[in-house]
Amino acid sequence: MRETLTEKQQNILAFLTDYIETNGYPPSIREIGAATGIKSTSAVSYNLRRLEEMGYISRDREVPRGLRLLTLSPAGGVDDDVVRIPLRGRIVAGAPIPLPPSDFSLMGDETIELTRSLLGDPTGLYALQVQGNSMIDALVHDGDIVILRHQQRVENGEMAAVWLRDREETTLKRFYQEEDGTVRLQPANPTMQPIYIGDPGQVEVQGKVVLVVRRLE
Amino acid sequence: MRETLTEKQQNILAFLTDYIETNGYPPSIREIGAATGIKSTSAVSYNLRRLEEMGYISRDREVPRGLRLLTLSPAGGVDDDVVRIPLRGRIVAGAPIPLPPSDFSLMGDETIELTRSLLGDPTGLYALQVQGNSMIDALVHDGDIVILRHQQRVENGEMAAVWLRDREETTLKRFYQEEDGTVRLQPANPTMQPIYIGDPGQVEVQGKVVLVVRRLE
DNA sequence: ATTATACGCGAACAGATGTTCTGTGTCAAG
DNA sequence: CTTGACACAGAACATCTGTTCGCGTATAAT
Repeated sequence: MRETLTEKQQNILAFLTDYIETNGYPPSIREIGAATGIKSTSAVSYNLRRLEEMGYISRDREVPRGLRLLTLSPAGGVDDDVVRIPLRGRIVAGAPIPLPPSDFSLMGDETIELTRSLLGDPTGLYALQVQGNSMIDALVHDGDIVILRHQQRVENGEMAAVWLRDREETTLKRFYQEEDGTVRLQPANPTMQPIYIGDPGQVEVQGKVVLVVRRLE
Repeated sequence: MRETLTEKQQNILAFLTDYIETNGYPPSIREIGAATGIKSTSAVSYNLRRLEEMGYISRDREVPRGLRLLTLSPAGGVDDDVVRIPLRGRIVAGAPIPLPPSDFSLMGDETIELTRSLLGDPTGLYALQVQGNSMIDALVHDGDIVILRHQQRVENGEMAAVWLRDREETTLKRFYQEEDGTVRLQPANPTMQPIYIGDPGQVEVQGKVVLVVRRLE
């Protein structure tokens, strides 16, 4: 069995997504044929069987318009654009980030619901609610919710949640590893001055800040 | 025409949402009848016509399984927790808010997708992207997205987007009408001082700030 | 040349589907 | 009591729909 898609099969797939999007229900075999230039119903049926074998669609035989798209890549997924992110607790400047988010059970705890369009890849995400105004230099207010992606390293310029060992303090800053090895932590507020840290071992990256949400009742 | 839904009609609506969710395509009239205890196809057809008249569904006649849900629904609504908010433009301190969002066509423009759980009532909402760092005293950064509810008055203590006539300036502040009639505009940043304005006519409320979203790629 | 495979056309067919027409029972208004 | 709207049952019917079978074409391997 070939694994590549015929041009006709690609056309069928494209037509399916479009048709379902506009009409709310799948097309019939004859409609597919008319749209893709296949003049025989059996030929369409044949191609649909191919697409089913390759896992692109799923069919209910004998049922008129009984098919659905499986690949969520083109535009198929309608409702899984909501991402549930576990709210792991609170973040305070004077304490380390509560849970090393190793275990990934998003139990019956609180979760934050956001749309995927805001986030991209939802793996490794967790949320913290900021307590107090100690991070105001990062333009983060008391009560704000910070969405983090758990990772130990960040690229230069990315906003990160870092634990400063010697100061015993958590803070949100843009992270820059300078050429001489020192670390520069740049506040989001452009009117404020950066922090320079000579020993990179003192800087412990807890995660990369992906999103900040402020809710005002 | 009665506006209330029969029990059977509610059942039909619930069945429709459930069936479409699981199968990816709508049920046939006979399947609806079997699921809701209606033994005649004409009776189902009759109820579907009622539902269509009341705006709950939309139908393509003569087409097998040719129907789709419109309202997502009073009975079994599960998945309309995504709210589309029109992005009306940019907001700059030195200019008035671009569009008095009177007309409510959310055309092919950009929209922001958010979950309803963050927002509550989605009526009258629109989004603006902040340009520049002039609103940093409201803890709002360049590029942040502000979700506003269009209204001319706000309660004391609510965060509002206001246009200051004499200064010709838009700003985001907490709004307080003092007992002596003056207006106090309190920055979100607690380290900064409020603005007092003697003549309330100089303060033009553009909307109430509901949400602030900061995306850091 | 022969064979196998992929792809497509056309026609026939059984079953599924929506519509329409007629009839029945209920219930409230006149 | 009569009337009429409302909700539903049952049957008949024209279409729509997916499947199957026979046949043709092109390409590549044998």
